[in-house]
Amino acid sequence: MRQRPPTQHLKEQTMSEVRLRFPPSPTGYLHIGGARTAIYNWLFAKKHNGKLVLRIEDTDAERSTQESIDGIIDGLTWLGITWDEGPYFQTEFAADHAAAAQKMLDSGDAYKCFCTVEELEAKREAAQAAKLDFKYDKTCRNLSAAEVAAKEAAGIPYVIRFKVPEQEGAVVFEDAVYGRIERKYRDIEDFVIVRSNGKPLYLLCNVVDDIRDRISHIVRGQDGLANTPRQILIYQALGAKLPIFAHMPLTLDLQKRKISKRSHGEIVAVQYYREIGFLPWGLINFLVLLGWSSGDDREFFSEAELLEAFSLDGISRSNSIFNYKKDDPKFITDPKALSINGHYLQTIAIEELAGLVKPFLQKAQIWDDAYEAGRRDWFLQTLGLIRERYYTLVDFTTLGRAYFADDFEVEERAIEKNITKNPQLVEWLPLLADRFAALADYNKETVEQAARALAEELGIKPGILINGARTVTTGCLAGPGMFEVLETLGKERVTSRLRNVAKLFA
RNA sequence: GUCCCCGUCGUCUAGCCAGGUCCAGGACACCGGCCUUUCACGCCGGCAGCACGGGUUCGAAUCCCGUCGGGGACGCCA
Repeated sequence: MRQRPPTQHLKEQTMSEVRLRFPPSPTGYLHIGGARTAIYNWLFAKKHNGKLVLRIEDTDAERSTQESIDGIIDGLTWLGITWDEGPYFQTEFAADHAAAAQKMLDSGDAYKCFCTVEELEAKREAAQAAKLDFKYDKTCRNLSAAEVAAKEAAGIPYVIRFKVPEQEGAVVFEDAVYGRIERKYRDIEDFVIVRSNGKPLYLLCNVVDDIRDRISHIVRGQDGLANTPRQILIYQALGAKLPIFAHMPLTLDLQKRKISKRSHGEIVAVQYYREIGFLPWGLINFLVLLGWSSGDDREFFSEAELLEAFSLDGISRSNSIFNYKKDDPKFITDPKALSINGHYLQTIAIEELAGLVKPFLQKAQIWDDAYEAGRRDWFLQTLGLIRERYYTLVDFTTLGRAYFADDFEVEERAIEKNITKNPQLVEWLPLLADRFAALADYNKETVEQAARALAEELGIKPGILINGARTVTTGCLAGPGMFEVLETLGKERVTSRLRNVAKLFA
């Protein structure tokens, strides 16, 4: 990335009303790219005491679904991204779009084009064959009023095209991220704004809606950058004030392809992160860092800190890569995302964590209502103990299953390393169980004493007993301090699991 | 093909506009050590990058030109 663009225009703009929008098209679930766009818009609006408008761009009737609309709203809600107006639906403003097209027709900024799709196709192919760039050849641009009337009378269908100025010069604008962008008039073709069936195109609808919604800042993906000059032409033809444009870099996969629901599936769906046990803020914190930096080395932000630090100037110009490997089970998603989520999982208030873990335990059918009643203290303490190495809420039901149920799996590697290597554990562990059973007061101190004493009697390293016990009582190779674990698990579970060690030799 | 944008460790990035304090800093991942007569956590350390080539300059990651690489846009999709 090169130098930061000038930011003076932003300062001027903040004096008037700040209004942002997030305009998803409901053709699939909310994916992380869309979520990131929403987050940036939300942050900017909030930071500047502005408003965020949610606008569903549902003009593509074939691909838009109610399910998708619900999914998007659901995803935003889960993330905690709030909007101040809407959802508006683009289809409800068809009259505005039509009126805008008519206005441009009247003012001479647009014209009716009677060329058929077939004719255009043929010309496009011819151009391609000759290795030439194809732009609409303006056949209908200079039709006389009489000619137009005749064609219309004959019932020939037409599209409406924008009349791009035939002059030297260019559309110039200052992008808040990419700096000065220029597009020469002669490089812009007379683009279609209304289809032959009377339906206006996205390019038009989008601008008309943004004008009506008084959007002051458009923060969107870099794929919109090339559309911007054409949209600016429409703003000008409609006599509207231009918003500030800020284009953000795209998120690519490891093969540098644009991430999409179609080619990447659930791993890019916001919904997926909820299911695998992300905290909403963990995902937001990860996503916001994908293409933006506060300028210092901070990586974790509270909402207040993020609002304080966020600025369009910190948005990078180069695309970033969402780092995950499809066939590696260790990469259920980008490791950095996991690490950030783990940070929050390990540091939020334990009571809050309890509420987040509950649905996961319920889903795994290892929830007990006593965790909110008589066993609440035990529950909170246990969560606090085991969360140290967990990255997602699901970990509590998998890695942590042994704390809540007896039907847990034992890791193969743990068996190899801590059990079968010492065959005598078949006798030693039940012996240890006897010692624990005999304890009048069963707690981490007495348990430790008993274990160390037994190890000494047997003439073995305490570690052998400790790691063996870890494996049979928790099923895991690693975890918190063993004596605390034994205490939290309780005498009953511990002794019975220790006595059951023989089954691991089967 | 045409137009536009981008290029610092494997990944996210700081540094670039206002050249020297950068034989390039942080984080994740990975590796090693310490701690633990228990794995881990934690702590400490390591690996690894300015795409390439010219130019300007006493001095370039930073400025200029070119090359290469990557991405985006070029629809009666949104």
